[in-house]
Amino acid sequence: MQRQQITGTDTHPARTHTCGDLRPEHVGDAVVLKGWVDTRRDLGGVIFIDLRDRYGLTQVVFEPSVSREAHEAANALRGEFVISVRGTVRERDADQVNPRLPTGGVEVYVDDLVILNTADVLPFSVSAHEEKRTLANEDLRLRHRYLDLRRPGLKDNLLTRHRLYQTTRRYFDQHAFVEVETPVLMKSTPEGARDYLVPSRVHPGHFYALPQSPQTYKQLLMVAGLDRYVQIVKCFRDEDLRADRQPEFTQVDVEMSFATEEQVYALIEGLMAEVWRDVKGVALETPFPRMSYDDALRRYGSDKPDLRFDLEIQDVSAPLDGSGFRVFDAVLADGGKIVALVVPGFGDQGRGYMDRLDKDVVRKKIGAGGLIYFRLPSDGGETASSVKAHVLPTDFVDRTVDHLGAGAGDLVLILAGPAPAVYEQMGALRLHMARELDLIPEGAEGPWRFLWVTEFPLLEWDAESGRYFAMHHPFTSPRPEDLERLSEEPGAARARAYDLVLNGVELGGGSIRIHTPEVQQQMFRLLGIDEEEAE
RNA sequence: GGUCCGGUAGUUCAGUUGGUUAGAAUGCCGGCCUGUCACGCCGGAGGUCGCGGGUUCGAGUCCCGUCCGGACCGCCA
Repeated sequence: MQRQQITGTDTHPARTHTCGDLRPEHVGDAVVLKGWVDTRRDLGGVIFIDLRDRYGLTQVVFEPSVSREAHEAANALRGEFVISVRGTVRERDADQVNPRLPTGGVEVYVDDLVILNTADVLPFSVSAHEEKRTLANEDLRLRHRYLDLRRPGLKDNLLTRHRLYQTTRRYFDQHAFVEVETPVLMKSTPEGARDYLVPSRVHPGHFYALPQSPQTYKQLLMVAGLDRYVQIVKCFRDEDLRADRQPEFTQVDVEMSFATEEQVYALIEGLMAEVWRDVKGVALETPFPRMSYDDALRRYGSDKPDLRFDLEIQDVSAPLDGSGFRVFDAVLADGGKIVALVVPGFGDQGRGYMDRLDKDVVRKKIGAGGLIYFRLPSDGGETASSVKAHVLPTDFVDRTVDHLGAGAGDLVLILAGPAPAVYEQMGALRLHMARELDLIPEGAEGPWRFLWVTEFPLLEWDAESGRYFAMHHPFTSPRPEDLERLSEEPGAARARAYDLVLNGVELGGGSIRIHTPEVQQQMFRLLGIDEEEAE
């Protein structure tokens, strides 16, 4: 709806304060505030406006006894009008103080109002009093991005990012890092995600690629002897989106010469500690715990375990070996694994729940072959197996329950299959059950469970194309003790690569680079990259 | 590329086995109100039920197609 144009030129002087500034010490001051009408409370004889800008909210009061003209003009005010007010700061009576506002001890009595801009009726609420309002869907909010960014939630995200940039730059500067801007239009690289392409006008039919990361440039800087490089840089990957994954993203890109893992861990732990201190006012405990990739996979079914809750995966291949149950025997004969998860408090779940868990979660979502389970009733009754006793003898069930240390009221979930896939499937089921049990503590106050995941595999076998791919990237160094294995059993070699994980989310990762041509050539040969291409 | 869920007032949603005039909250408009702070009270306006076709005496509801959005899987060195 188009509203009547009642705007005027700003006849007021520059603002004297922002909407977050005023305190009881300003009582009696003549002030000028400018901002957006957040909320209007028209009581007839008096009108209250919550005036908003980036810095906060201030209540301004229009009362006829102060200014009849201003009070009459304020009748026209509606949400998101942009106004300038001139008035006097007054202290609120004790019973009128608003403890939820930093400015809640005072208010501004307006003696003159200028409407700088009117606003149409809003498509959704942008009020700073947003806690209990339901959010419009994202599509609508994106069409009105300038409005959405007025909400404290989104505005604060931008302020947080700003703080992050400043802390990061200062920290790396103090540690002798040089910030370098690397090119955005570059040559396409063979491995990795799909590139975004930019057609060249000067060379018709040729394309630039947008960087997936400044990988080659920063290594070039190391070869050139810059020693320490940092860049807060946009990267581009032309792959499908997820809730937490966008095709265009920013990373803090770092490279150091002559580095060891320990130096990298200490450097990044120091950065995290400063960021958490500056942004959240939280003191992080360092150093962060570490876990090998193999341990993470076996115990949590993931290379980015969420350590905010336990529910560890256990291997029950041994107690179930030789059970005569065809599924288990076949998996073990093929070198696969049988893994279990003990879910406390779910031993009394009914058949309907278990069938849905099997069909909708285990088979459909996780993609595992099927779920086998033992229910241990909380009244201490007999263990109920989803597999009949003549197929899986009861003594194997009991032995497995003993092995797991499960007790009355527990539910035992079992998956069998080739490793490592079965671990990853159980890892997905672990996360599902944790949400079901509401085991994951979440909030602005933490907990912050940081973790270094170390000793990643160097190579990944791709059955489809029948070749190895670099799990990290082709310049990642193998561990010295794995150098010899590289020719005999490449898949078993471990890399000098590490990821930093927080609450089940991969924050970042890196590796020690190969620095000798012999090893690099060996890597390229394994990956099927010839020397021409590698140039 | 696949699977699932959704699309109804400006917004967020409800809408029974197909059945009278499609509802609520909030927002919007008008009236009343001098201490509210998500003000309150009274009244009012506001709908191509995403779009197209079909079944039926009758479709927001059932069927087919299509468009759009979301989540997840694939993918993401």
